[in-house]
Amino acid sequence: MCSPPLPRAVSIKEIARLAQVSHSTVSRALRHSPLVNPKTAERIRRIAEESGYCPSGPARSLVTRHTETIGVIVTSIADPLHAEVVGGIEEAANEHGFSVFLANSNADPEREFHVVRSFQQHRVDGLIVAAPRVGALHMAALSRMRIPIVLVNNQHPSEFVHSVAIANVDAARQATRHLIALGHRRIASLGNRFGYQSDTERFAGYRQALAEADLPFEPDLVVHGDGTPGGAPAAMARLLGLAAPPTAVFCYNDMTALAVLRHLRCLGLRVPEDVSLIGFDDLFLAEYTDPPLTTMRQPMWQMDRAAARMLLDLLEGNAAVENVQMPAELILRQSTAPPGSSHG
Amino acid sequence: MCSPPLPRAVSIKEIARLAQVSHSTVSRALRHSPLVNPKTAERIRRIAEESGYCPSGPARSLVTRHTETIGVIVTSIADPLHAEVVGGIEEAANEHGFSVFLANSNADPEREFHVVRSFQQHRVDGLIVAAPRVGALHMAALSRMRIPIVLVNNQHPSEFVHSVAIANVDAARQATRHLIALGHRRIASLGNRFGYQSDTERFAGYRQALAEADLPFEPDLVVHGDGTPGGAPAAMARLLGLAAPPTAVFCYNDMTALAVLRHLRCLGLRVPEDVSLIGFDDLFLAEYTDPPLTTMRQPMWQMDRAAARMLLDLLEGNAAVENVQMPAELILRQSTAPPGSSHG
DNA sequence: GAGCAGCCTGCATACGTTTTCAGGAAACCG
DNA sequence: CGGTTTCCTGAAAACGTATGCAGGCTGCTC
Repeated sequence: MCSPPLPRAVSIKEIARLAQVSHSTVSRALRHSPLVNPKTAERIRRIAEESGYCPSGPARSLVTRHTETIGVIVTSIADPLHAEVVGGIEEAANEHGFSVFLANSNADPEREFHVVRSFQQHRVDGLIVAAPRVGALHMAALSRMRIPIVLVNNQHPSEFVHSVAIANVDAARQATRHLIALGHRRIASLGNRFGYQSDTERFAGYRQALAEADLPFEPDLVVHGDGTPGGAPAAMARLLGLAAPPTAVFCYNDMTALAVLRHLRCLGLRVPEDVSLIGFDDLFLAEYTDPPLTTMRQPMWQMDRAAARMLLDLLEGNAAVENVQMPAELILRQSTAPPGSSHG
Repeated sequence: MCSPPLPRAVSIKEIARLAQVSHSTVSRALRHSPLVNPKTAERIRRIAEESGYCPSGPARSLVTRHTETIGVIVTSIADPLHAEVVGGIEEAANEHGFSVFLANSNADPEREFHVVRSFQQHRVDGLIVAAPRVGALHMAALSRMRIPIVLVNNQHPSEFVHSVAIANVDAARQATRHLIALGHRRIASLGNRFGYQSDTERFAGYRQALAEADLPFEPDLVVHGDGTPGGAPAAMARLLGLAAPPTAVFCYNDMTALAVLRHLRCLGLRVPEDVSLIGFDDLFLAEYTDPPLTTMRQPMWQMDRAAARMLLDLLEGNAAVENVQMPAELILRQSTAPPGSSHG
C-alpha cells in the first residue's frame, strides 16, 4: 500500500551548503534574479547542475499558488476523434511550459465526478473539457473550482464562459448543398440519438439547405441511430424499405457512414453508384475506406489548439473571446456522385 | 505573463477555525485517523464538506514524498496505435488513485529532454515510456530520477529494468506461416527503416518461418520503407519490378499495408486475388478497409494495462517481473488468400 | 481518594520553495 | 571623512499538510 521510502532528492538547501551561501541566495540564483552577484550566481548554478538538482514543483506551487498544469477531460482516448484532441492541446500547452493531466471519463458519471475531484486536488491551473456530458452534469463542481475552463464541442456551451465548437449548422448545410448540387432530390438524414445538441444543429442545417433549394422536407427521410455505429444499419434499413428510397444519405458522422457503407456492401448495393454517402468528422480512416469517404472535416487539431490557446490566454490574464465557432470543410472524395451515375 | 491572483482555496486551518479545533485534528479527521473522537470527526467532515474543502495535493506531497501521479511519454498521441496505449494506462492508473501526466515527444530530441525534465520537476512517482527512442537516448537522465520506469515496445528493453513488449519474432513467424499455409512460395518482407529493433526481430521471424518450410530465402524479396507510410509504395514498386514478383507480402505494419493496398488498387491489381497482404498492429481501421486487412493484432490495451499494473506494483513496493513479452494474435480477414485464387 | 491507563487534543516541527525585510559592505558624493 | 546610495546577502515567515510528542481529561481500579 505504502510506497517505499524514496531517496530524497537534492534540495535547494543542500546546494546552499555546498556553495556556502544561504538557501535564499540559491533560490534567487536559480531563478536568475538580478539581485544576486553574477559570479556567485554562476558558481551556484554550476554546483546545482553538477549535483543533479531539479526543483520541486509541488514545493514551488505551494507558494506561487499555481502548478503550471492543466487538466484535460475526454470521454475516451481510444476514440480516434479525441486522440487528436489531446494531441493539439498537449502541444500548445507544452510550448507555454504547462504540463497536462489527462483523464478519460468513459461517459461514466461516477468516474467523471472522480476525475474532476482529482484534478481539483492536484490544483490544476485550468481545465479543458472535451467530454460532452461532463460540462452539463458537473457544472456546479466545475465552477466552484474557480479556475478558467474551456469546453470543446460541448453540449451546452452557452452556459459556460468559454468554448470552442464546430459550426454544426453551417457544416450540415454545406454537406447537404453538396448533395443537392450533384443532382440529388431525395436526401436522407441519418442522425444520432435524439436530444444531442450537435445532432439538432446538424439537422437544422440539413433542413435549411433543403429549403434553400425548394426541396420538400419529408419526415420519412429522417432516421436516427442509437448513438453507436451498431445502430446505423437498422436505420439505413428503414430508409431502404421506403417506397421511394433516398439516393443520398447525410450521415451524422464518419463512423455511422462506415457502418452504413459495410451494410450496403453486404446488400450488394454500390456506393456512390446506387447511393451517395457523406460523413462528418473526417476521421483518419475516412481516406482509406473503399470508396474513400466524402465528409465534412472537423479541424480537430486546430480546434484543440484554439481551445488550448484560449485557456492559456486566460491563465496569463488576457481577455479572450467567449465562444469560438470553427468552420468545417467539405472534403471531396469518392462516396458521393450524381444519382444513377455509373461511375463516381 | 503572471497569472492573476487566484482566490485562495479554503484550507485545513480555515475549517479548523470554523470547527473550533486545531488544524492537526482536522487533518486527522479528514484522513479518518482513529485518534480522533468519532463525533467531532463527523462534525469536522461535515463542515469541510459544506465549505467545499478540497485537500491540496502539492502540499500533501511535500510531506508524504509522493504525488500519486505517473508520467507517460509517447511519440505522438495522434498515432492511432498510441492512442490506445494511453487509454489503457490511464484507466489502470485511475483505478489505483493515480493521475497521469501525458506528453508526446514528437520524436524531437529537444522536446524529449524537455518532457523528461518536466516530469521530474512535477515529481511523478513513476514513468511509462512508450516512445521508442526516448528510452535509448535519455537513459542517463531517466535513471537518475531514481523512480520506477516501465518501457513498452521500446527499442532496447534489456538495458532497463522493466518492460513489456510484443513478441515480434513469434508474431512475424506466425504471419509468414499463415501465408505459407495458404500455398504461397514467393513471400516478400516489406520492412521498416533499417536498424529498428522491432524490424530486425520481425525479419528474423520471417526467416525462421521460411526455413521451417524449407523455402529458399531470396534477398530480392526483402525491401524496406522509410519509416513512413509514404515510403511503402516505392518499396512495393521494386517488388513488382522483379522478374518473378512475390504473390504475398508481409508488411511491417498496418499503415504500410494500407499504403500498399492503395498503390496496388491504382495499378489495377487486386487484393488478395493478385497479391496477398498481411499487416501488423490491427489498427482500428484495419477492419474497415477494402478488403478488410488480415493482420497480427498487438493487444495494445492489454499491453498498456500490463505496463501500468507493473508500474503500480513497483510503486506499491511489490516485486515485479522484469520483462514481459505478449503474444500477438493472427486476425484473419480478407486480404490474404491462396495464390492465384479468383475470390478470397 | 490516589494512582494509573486510555482516549483525545494541541503544539511544534518538517517538507522545499519563494519572497519580504532588514542590514552589512562597498562605492559614491559632497 | 561623514552621509547616502547601491549592491548584495541572510534571516525569517509563509504556503498547506502530516505527524511525533507532550499533556489534559475521563474513568477505572484498588
